[in-house]
Amino acid sequence: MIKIDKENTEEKILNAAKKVFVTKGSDGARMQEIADEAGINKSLLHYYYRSKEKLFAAVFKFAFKKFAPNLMGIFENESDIFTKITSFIHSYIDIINKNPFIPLFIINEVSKKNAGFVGAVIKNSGMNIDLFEKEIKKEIKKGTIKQVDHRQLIVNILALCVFPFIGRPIIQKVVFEDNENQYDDFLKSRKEEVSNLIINSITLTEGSDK
Amino acid sequence: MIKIDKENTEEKILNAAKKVFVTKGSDGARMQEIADEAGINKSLLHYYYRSKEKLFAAVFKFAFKKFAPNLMGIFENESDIFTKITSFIHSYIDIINKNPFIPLFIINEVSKKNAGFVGAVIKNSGMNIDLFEKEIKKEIKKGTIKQVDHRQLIVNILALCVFPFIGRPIIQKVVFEDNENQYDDFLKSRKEEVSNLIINSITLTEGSDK
DNA sequence: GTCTATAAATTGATAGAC
DNA sequence: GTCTATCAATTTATAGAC
Repeated sequence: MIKIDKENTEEKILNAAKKVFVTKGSDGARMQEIADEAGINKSLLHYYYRSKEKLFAAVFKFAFKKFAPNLMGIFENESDIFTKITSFIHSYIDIINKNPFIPLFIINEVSKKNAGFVGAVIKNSGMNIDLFEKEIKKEIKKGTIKQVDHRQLIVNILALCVFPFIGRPIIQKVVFEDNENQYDDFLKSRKEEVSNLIINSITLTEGSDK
Repeated sequence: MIKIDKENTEEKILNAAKKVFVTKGSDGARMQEIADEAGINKSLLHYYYRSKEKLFAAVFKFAFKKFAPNLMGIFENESDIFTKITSFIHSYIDIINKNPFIPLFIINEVSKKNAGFVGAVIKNSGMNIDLFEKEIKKEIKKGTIKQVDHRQLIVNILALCVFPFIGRPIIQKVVFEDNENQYDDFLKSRKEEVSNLIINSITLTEGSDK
């Protein structure tokens, strides 16, 4: 009995649901569309996942975990703080590049938070900034970097990485005359742009210890 | 016949629709909820605005105009480039502060763009970056600022201004232990934080003309 | 496990009285 | 102009055959 890569029905449903929920949102998604996308009968959605809400919960958990994990782990290795932050930015943009619609999806669903499980998912995701905070404060004390607020810093990093993706449709129209290829090139250059900007913002100024 | 500030039915409907559409989105909004919010009968929504889509179009136009206009006008006055950019950032954050849910609303609705009028609204909004581009290139030539890409610059500014608002629910949870007051304080300090970061990024480095 | 048929609830829209 | 009553379409969910 060899295990083929052919996905079973439950997996087919979950994958189809990811696609539809993430692009259409919990309100805009239709069970029929998910069934069509999975190539199966609509009743099977309810057979495997009792309700639309339950199916959505499974998708949300998956999506959130994709953006929570391991990233802060970068701050556990032995390299210097500048390398760590640069690595973080590069990795994070890579992840978003591979899943460009997930950030907006998460923001929207957390915003409406009409389901109780959302808060729980965030807590259980292991996403926290303790390690980041500790690291920044340590380097400030050592005099390696400027005296920055670690919360401002992490929000700056996230903003610069995420916004070009979630704001793409409108930025592309207004700033790039709706040229897709040009915008793809722009996105490619963001890793360097964001790294330089952030590193520059924490680097000590000549003749200043503040 | 004195005109009282009491709004007529049409205005009541539009104001209620703004509130509901902006917070719930075009998919999540319900005509009944808009009617309740306006304190009138549901039929009247159709009497004044033929359909849900037409009513939504009115709301979207209003919302988009609120974020498009006059801001680029700052670049027409006579102050130096650093003052202009700082003014832009301060004004923009002020506007978002007064309408914190509109940016996410616009991003979402432009993203789904299932209505043709969205593209038209953007075009007719007068929002364009020509003036900004011209100004930045002029200052680079003059040697007042670094040789930056004006498109990277405007995206950086928008990202740093907008993201803390649209990402608030999740950032507040993860970074601020869900403390609302602390997050309000954080937002207040963003004007200075963003201004410093951006100005720092375009300021010429000592002993470098690049 | 998977399908067809259908129930049950929601919701945008209209008709018609006042 | 504003209301009540109702339609028509959509959509989630279930029952039951195979």
